[in-house]
Amino acid sequence: MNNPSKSSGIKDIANALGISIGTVDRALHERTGVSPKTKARVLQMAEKLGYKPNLAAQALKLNRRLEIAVVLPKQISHFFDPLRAGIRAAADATVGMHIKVTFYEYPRLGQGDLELLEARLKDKYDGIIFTPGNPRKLESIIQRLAAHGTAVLCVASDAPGSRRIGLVSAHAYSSGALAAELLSHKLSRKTHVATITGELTTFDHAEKLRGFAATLAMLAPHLSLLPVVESHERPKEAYRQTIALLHGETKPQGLYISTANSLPVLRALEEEDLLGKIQVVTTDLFQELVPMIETGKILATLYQRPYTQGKVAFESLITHLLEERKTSPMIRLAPHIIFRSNLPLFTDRLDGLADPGRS
Amino acid sequence: MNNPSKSSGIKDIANALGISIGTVDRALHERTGVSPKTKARVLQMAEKLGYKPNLAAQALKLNRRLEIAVVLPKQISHFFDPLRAGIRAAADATVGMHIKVTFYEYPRLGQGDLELLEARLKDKYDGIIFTPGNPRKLESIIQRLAAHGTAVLCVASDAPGSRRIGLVSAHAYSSGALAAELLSHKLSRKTHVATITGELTTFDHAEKLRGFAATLAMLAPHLSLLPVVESHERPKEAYRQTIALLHGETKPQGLYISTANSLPVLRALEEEDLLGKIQVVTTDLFQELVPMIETGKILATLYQRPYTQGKVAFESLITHLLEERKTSPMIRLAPHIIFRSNLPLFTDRLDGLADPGRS
DNA sequence: TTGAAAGCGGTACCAA
DNA sequence: TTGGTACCGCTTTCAA
Repeated sequence: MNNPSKSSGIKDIANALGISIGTVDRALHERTGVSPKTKARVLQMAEKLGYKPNLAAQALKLNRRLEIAVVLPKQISHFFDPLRAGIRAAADATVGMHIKVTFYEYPRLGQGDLELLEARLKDKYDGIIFTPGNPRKLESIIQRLAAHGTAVLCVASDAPGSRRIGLVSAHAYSSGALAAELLSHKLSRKTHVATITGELTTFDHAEKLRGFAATLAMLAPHLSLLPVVESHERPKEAYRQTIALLHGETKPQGLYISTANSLPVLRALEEEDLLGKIQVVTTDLFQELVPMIETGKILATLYQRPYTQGKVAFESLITHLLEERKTSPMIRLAPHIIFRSNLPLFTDRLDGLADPGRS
Repeated sequence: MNNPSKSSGIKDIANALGISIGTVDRALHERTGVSPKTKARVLQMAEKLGYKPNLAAQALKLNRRLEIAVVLPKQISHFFDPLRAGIRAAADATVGMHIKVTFYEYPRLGQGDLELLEARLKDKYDGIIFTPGNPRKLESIIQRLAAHGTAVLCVASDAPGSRRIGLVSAHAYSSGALAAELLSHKLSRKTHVATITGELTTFDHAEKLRGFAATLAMLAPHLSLLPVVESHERPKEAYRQTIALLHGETKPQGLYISTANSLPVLRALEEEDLLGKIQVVTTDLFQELVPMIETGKILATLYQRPYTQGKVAFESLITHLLEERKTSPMIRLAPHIIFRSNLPLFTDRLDGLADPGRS
């Protein structure tokens, strides 16, 4: 009988049927100019022989060239630098394809992203990776890019209802939910907790809050949530608002900082001599957080795996483009919970940009 | 000037130097039959033009065939089935290579692995992926396989000091450390904790215990550790020993089950009506654990990401073989901590074997 | 020591 | 509707 384990190529099919490889190719690829019955015979034989295209040959012949634009903010660099590094690593690892990746940068989410995206319209990119800070304001440009044939992939935060082809991010709702559960483990008595976020128009920030509030209500009804504080990703505002929060009449015993931009908040806590006294859950990981986790001043941080996000985003976008837009990735990574006991596992990737074991 | 962004191929170098592509190829690959000075000129020009080999063409021409053996136990299937699935997925995703993967199974760690490995000696595999249950007993066979030119990669547990070419596993020490820290969060008063492991001869099980004990001593000196219980991965023994433990004179208030084989232990706890009363940290995730995490009977489980381990192990082995054994992977994945609030992120992969977003 | 040429397995064009 | 064939970039063999 035929050996199904030994996969065969286009030539084997042609031989088995006594036809030419040209015809086989046409039949296999929905191309015009094949009679329905030869096509059927080819497809059947392909199935029988276990046809597997030689991707190397395919890549060699097609020699696809793709142009990808990456439009991401400079701030917060703790997050977006490794994200970019992940994209670069994935781009370097592609086989048999000429992919040109161009990076565009703007100051911060919501400041200059729209303009940079609009300028891409005329460049005819095959794909764009970007983070929708304020999805509402960007729906239109996504729409126009899509109309121009540019595949738009959201990373780090979603723009639901837009014409983006997919999403790669950390699971925001779960991040919020985890923060609530972690605080509930340490706060067993009736008290208040607070949360400081970046920008509630950003979808993933709102999702984190949803997860936080819902889980608090379910797992820890004794903890009541103070009104949310939005820092708008501005260090000074974050600091000022935190001070105001701490001077308010109801003092929180637990705090969830749902943006990577946590330093100003921590500085305020430090100055109020509250570090180590109230329970703090932060987001992401960077050098300055390390000693605070080690000493227990921070209970845990929720690591959104920016490097992996970048890597997966790039791979997903390429796959989408190569498979003729049949796939539309919706990938939400599980955030890593970093306590002091597993902190060493994550600190080595802080200085350089490498991530050997993609954990 | 030359455009460094547009990478060039072997032909460009040949043209620029007015020599043939054959010579360029020889110079580039340390092959014999090139005069030192043409070689130098080629190398210099390659550098100048930014030579990047077309991997698709290379793969097409070389058409490498590799034979890989995977030798893993049937038990514990919660762990090893997804591990195998990860290997399969990675194998299917390889481009331009004919890789034949053969799976061998034996009942459980330490029972039949040696024999199965010895039988591979005559098969001349390019590489073997396997889990060293008892490294001491397997050092010799690893040594002999290596001598035969077979690259041996350890997965899930290490065999340090052997001639294995590398390792892919969850970071065992950190798993133990995490378990200790999690228990310390919930147990603030002076009491006892216990741990149930599989087999202490297995390196990673011993590592988990080390991490657990060390972290307990550091972060929670008020918790004292009862003597370790070894289940030897046998359900009945695990059950019996747990009952004995619970009937001992000092009752533990916290329990760390460091093997995926936790069901018999949990059954014993259930029968003693201790579920939900003492703090339990388990290992890995499978269907039966889900409701216990949801209801808080289990505080958390430490997910060793078997699917990812398999995927990364296969990729690392292939890379090692293709790059002429220059790399030797030592990859320790960060385990995922699964609480009830992030449980939904992990449950979808329990039934099928797919793992779309490789989180 | 070097050059020329035959493929590897597909795709795409031209001729029949 | 089909068959035949040039070509993608690299490796390798055979001649020069």
